[in-house]
Amino acid sequence: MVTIYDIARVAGVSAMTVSRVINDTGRISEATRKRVRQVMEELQYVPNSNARSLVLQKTNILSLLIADIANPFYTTLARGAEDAAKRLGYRLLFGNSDEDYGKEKDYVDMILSTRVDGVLFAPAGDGSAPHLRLLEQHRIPYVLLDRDVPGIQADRILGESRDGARRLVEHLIGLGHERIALVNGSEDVSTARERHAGYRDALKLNDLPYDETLVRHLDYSDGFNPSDLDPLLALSSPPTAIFAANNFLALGVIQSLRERGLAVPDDLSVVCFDDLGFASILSPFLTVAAQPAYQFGALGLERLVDRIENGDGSGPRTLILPAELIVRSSSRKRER
Amino acid sequence: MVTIYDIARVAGVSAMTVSRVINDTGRISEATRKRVRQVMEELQYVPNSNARSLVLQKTNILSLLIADIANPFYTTLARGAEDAAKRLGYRLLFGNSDEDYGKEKDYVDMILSTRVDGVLFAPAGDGSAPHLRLLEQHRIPYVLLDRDVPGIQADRILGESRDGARRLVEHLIGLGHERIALVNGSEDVSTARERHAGYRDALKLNDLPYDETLVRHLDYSDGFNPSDLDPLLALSSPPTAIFAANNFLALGVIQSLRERGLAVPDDLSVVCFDDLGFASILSPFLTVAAQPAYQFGALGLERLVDRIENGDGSGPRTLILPAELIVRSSSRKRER
DNA sequence: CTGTTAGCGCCTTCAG
DNA sequence: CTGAAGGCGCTAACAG
Repeated sequence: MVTIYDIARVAGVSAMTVSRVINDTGRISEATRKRVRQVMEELQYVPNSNARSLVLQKTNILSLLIADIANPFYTTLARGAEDAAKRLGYRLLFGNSDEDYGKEKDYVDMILSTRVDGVLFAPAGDGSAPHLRLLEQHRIPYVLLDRDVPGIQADRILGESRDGARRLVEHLIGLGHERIALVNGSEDVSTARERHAGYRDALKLNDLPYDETLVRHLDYSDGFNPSDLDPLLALSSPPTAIFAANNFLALGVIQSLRERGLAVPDDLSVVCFDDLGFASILSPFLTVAAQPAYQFGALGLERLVDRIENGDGSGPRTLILPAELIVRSSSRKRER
Repeated sequence: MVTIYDIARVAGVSAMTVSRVINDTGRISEATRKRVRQVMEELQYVPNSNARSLVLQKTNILSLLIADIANPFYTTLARGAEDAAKRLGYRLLFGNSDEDYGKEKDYVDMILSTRVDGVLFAPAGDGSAPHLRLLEQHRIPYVLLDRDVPGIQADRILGESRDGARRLVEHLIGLGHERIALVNGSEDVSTARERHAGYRDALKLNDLPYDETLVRHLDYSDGFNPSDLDPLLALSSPPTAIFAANNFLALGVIQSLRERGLAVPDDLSVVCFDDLGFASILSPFLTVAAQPAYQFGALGLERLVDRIENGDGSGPRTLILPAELIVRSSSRKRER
């Protein structure tokens, strides 16, 4: 491996001078600068960022921890984070917690030992709190993405879950639906709670009763189980519409309905939170509350870098990004 | 930051002993081991992997460079790579070249200065050759994924592009189609050339003429341009079926046809290479040659780690992963 | 079983 | 404008 000493020797200067040329610090005569540059070129010198990080106590690496890399919401978010990181001169170390606290903990340990400069953290859920405290103890700045964690004070980029859910459900109500089911994930996650609340808001605003039997909380960590829908469909007065609280649940719902010979939207309307990437382009089908996923990543990363480079003058800041209601063909007027 | 010296002092031993406890090397008495462990716990010690990398000349970081993070093929591949990396004790540094040689070069520079132990490289195209040579000059092992690069000797995990394409086109021929268009990307990419060849194979095997006017090469680096299809549709004898050489092109083709009021498969059949992730679940529509994307990542990473840890005893090895023809509703019998 | 010495590649500090 | 010395946190090699 070629080091600054190699190029110093060849260029007939000291290593320090080479270092100065590399970092553009101190005053160097144009002649030696040029000579050093040339030798670096010839020897194909590449700085060793480990050595540099060790002395500077700064790695220029940020970590992005997401919950599901198969989900277009998170991949779009990752794209936004990655573009911003590149623009701001940071590299991105990437982790996928798979909605699993155990895996998440493993990544946090990696993050600590890598000495990354900061973390973009899309937490698995409320149980992520200890992991965040670990980061705090080690003075690693982080920004929470998409999901809030109770008891944690930190910068965060959140979506309009409650209001977006309310609008989706009011859209269904406007189509004449009165028996609307909510298929939700675990309420261990802030967005699930918020969307549940938005669902209730919509019912209340329209003088519809809240019926617990229409609400399902599913643990879909190892896939969606079609039979989870049975209690809803077996109701004496079954729903005419389903609000799936995220895109993954919507996929499960639609597949399950299909298996049971039920057509969307002919037999039931279905709407969901989050758009579906490629799927929505190929067949613009699902009515959704779409979130600006790219912005979650890009703005989150910018905030993080700001925090790292300019300190925490202002205390935790929260940014709420709007959700957009996109009406497509999976929802339609209720047959009377 | 707490270092091994801190814990050595508190535990009343030397730093070396602490190091031995951490790495489970050398013989240490159970008593001191226990004491050291406890102090590490109390002080919340986390090893500094930079310092360790510096002396060991090994980072335990691998880099994954993909061409498009929005594409389900690559995200599924990334998932496979990530799972395997975790299993084998490596971290993954992540990069997205966006099919752009300039961005790719930037990432290669980053990779060099990070001193990663190896690279999983899905090249943008033939023009990636200089970047690969750079890796070679710096003795960084890499495995090529999905795309081959002429003149490069390296381990690679490739798909069955030629034969998969042949089967897709023969499927169309079996449905009675004789005027079959190929919508391809730049032939600067090996998979594009292979799929083109497979297309010709199918025609020849079935005694159909190869008609250049039915073949389009599109540069879709800044999105798919609907008017690119016009030359095909304006033909005096237009195609009754289109083979899109990848999933992204298929999206463009289908959107463009839709804009022009043409229905799939009623007016034209469409088939493509690569599956579409969420989209195929939501609406099982496109007939595709699906590749085992997860395996590309997982097997590629395993090969890479094998190379890193066991040297290159055997010379470059190539693994060909099969493509599976999945017939869905976007292709149907030609109307006579 | 445990400690000492030296050095990984680079940069900060202080002298020239 | 340039150089010498020392240290970032850790471990290999050698002593004891």
